[in-house]
Amino acid sequence: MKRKPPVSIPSSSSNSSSTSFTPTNSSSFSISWQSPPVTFTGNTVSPTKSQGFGEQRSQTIAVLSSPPRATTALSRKVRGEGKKCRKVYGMENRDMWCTACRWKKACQRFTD
DNA sequence: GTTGCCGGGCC
DNA sequence: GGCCCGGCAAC
Repeated sequence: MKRKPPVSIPSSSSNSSSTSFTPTNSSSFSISWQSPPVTFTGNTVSPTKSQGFGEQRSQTIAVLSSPPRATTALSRKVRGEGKKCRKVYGMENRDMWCTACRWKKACQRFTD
């Protein structure tokens, strides 16, 4: 964890004017924190998901000559829309990705 | 080349 | 259980 070997933390090293984190980029460095949609939507104890798991699944299992496969694109996430940690943060900030993205798994923060 | 993910590997 | 890459498919 904390994979950051080839990265020299600037930490205000050689800087003539201190007290001024001025990156090579001009303009005001505006940092925008994109709040993920995982915000607790009014759910403290989360009464959702009441028990009831037991039945269900009865048919639909039978033998289907052809499995449910969409005719076009599906099964495989068709990247068209969906900013994920990788796109949003970038490889340089892998430490900010969600665990799933870090491990190259299905993104958990931006579950599209 | 890049991105997103499954499958598989290592500890 | 956490941690990561190889390789695939979609761009």
